[in-house]
Amino acid sequence: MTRRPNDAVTLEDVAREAGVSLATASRAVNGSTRKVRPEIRERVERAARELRYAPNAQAQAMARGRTTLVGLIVQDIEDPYFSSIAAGVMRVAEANRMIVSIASTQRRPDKEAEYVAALRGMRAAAIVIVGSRTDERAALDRLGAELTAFERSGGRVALVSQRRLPVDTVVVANRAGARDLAAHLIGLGYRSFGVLAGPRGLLTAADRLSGFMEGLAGEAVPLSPDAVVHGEFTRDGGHAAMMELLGRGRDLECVFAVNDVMAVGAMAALRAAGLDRSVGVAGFDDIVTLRDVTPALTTVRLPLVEIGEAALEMVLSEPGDGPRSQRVRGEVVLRESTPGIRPR
Amino acid sequence: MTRRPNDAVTLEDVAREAGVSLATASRAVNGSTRKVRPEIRERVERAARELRYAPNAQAQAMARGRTTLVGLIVQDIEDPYFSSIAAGVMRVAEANRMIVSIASTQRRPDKEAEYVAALRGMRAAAIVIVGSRTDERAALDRLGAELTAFERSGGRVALVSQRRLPVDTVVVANRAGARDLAAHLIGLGYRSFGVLAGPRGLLTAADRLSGFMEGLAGEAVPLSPDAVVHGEFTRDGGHAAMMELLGRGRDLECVFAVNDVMAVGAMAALRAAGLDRSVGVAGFDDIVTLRDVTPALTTVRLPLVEIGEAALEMVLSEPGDGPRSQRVRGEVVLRESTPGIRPR
DNA sequence: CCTCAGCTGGAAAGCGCTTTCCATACCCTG
DNA sequence: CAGGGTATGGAAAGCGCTTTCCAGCTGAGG
Repeated sequence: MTRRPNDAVTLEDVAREAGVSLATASRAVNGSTRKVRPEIRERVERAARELRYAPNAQAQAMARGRTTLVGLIVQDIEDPYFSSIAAGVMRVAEANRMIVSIASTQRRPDKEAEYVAALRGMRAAAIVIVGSRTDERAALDRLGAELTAFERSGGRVALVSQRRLPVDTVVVANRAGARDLAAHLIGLGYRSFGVLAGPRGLLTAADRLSGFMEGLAGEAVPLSPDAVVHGEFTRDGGHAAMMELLGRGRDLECVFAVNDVMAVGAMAALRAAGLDRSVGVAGFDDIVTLRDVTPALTTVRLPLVEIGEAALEMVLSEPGDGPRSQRVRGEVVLRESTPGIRPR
Repeated sequence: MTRRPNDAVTLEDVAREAGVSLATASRAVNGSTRKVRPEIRERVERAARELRYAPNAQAQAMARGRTTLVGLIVQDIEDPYFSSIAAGVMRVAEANRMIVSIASTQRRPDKEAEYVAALRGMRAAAIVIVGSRTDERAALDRLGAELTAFERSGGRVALVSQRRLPVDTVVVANRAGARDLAAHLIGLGYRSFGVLAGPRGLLTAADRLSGFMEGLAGEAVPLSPDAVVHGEFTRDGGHAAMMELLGRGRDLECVFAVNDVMAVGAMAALRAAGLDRSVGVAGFDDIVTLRDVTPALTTVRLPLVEIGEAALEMVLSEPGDGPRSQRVRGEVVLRESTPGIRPR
């Protein structure tokens, strides 16, 4: 066999080797409605095996007019929140024999539209975008336009976030979760709270903040604007925000960080200040790898893997008449980081 | 415009709209060595923009005979070890305007070959496999054969692991890291050790174990076979192994878990047994999200993101004469989980 | 004024498949 | 034994691009 290196085995090679036509080889090897005689099919399959034939997916995609590609857009794959959701998406993709292509926006909202355009070019069958969309108008509009173009060309889209664009969405009940959490914390006897909010403009963070405030208001517990500090959505952001809050010299019983990662940063800051046993800390998400921090973190558990699964399942199912949405609630998990305050 | 829904804008549409030929449109829009008059190029570009044209990547790939696809195979994207490496790979991919397609083997070694075959079909430009390859002979052989076929068809491959197959490899110095760690722990005064080893047959785990044993042997510190317990490479695996070890009633001063995640499980078990302050614990990897556990974990820091970057960079660079390898060392980080023992 | 080189636009081949559409062979019925 | 299905293999069109190759036009040089 005198194939140059650097060129792959093609179906034509297989056909020749098996002594049949290209059409027959295709039918035997890659399936079809048409039948091919068992004896011949066997011959073709053997040839394919011997040559280590792997069908050219690009060519198949072109000929069939569809791909098995799922695009997944996350903000940061290193963040356990996103990697858990990604795991869910990948699991469903695998079950459907689809391959997933993934992109990280590094929290730059303008990247989303760019990646959608790229995926549109790849003729992806579906796109899942998981992100706390910002409220940046221009980026959102551009994303919407790209998504429309993608859908017009036959693709399907699901978002994991707020209901911000007219496409299928898995809505995470951030607001309700935070509201529940507030109620539980009040039930533990806490009355004076601080909040480590995320970056301004990040909707997930904003929703959790406002949900928490609603929860407090519902029980007539006040929250001074001075007790709310914004910071990055990261461990260090939580640490910095906590320091800032401590610096304001407020009397704190409990701190709510809008995600677990920030909460961990806050706990570190409190520990350094020797306050880790006197100030309660609560987070949000229930990140798996963080379940063993001490004291164990009170939080709102989000079924992240399931969220990823739901998103891809929704997008692979029969389309509805209009955009659908599926709501996922979190569940408050009380742990040692909020031991509570004995009623006085 | 009477395009059916469900079919995308094609270059031909753009050409017609701009009143030029297909060839010219291609040259204007997707670049070429050939020049096209500025006035015409402008007209084509405008048409493309107005129609929201996105070139069909499959078609381009076919015509050009190459893709911009990088395949990444990991064991479990939810595991922070892998997601950090993935982040590194994705960063380099983005810088090179390549898109990455990712697959999780869920720690089933036979999946690796299967995914390589799929990526070969997609005519991926490069594949990065990061995994602690098992010593399962059959799976390894099959993987080797697939990789050879992939390289023969012009693809490039890099492994992150041990030097087990004749391809470019980023070798993580697990053995040396564990050896150093042992030396440091001995320096802290510890003399009686337990080891929570990973699953049998998992090479990464085996290397760390044997490196640690070498380190002890080098200082003439004995380690009874009875003090080594194998367990899953997970938090729960570490927990279970620790329980088992405690059950053996040995006199322990310090425990080495072969990765951080197991170490965290072990710490939980020790805490439950009331031994968390009397037995030292060390891990391996220095997982970012675990840097805030208390007591802070002594470990061997691995530059995970950089490892991912190095792997893709190696594979995108000019190929060497033969398989190359690049060695990455870890650095011992002593923290509070191993306070040490005062010399008696 | 003719020739030839140098530009640049267009026609068409080809990338590796799938899928009509034909053609042939076979089997059944009357 | 003729006529009409019914299988099943093969030829060829077509998917959306890139890239030769060809053709027409322009301007320079003799």
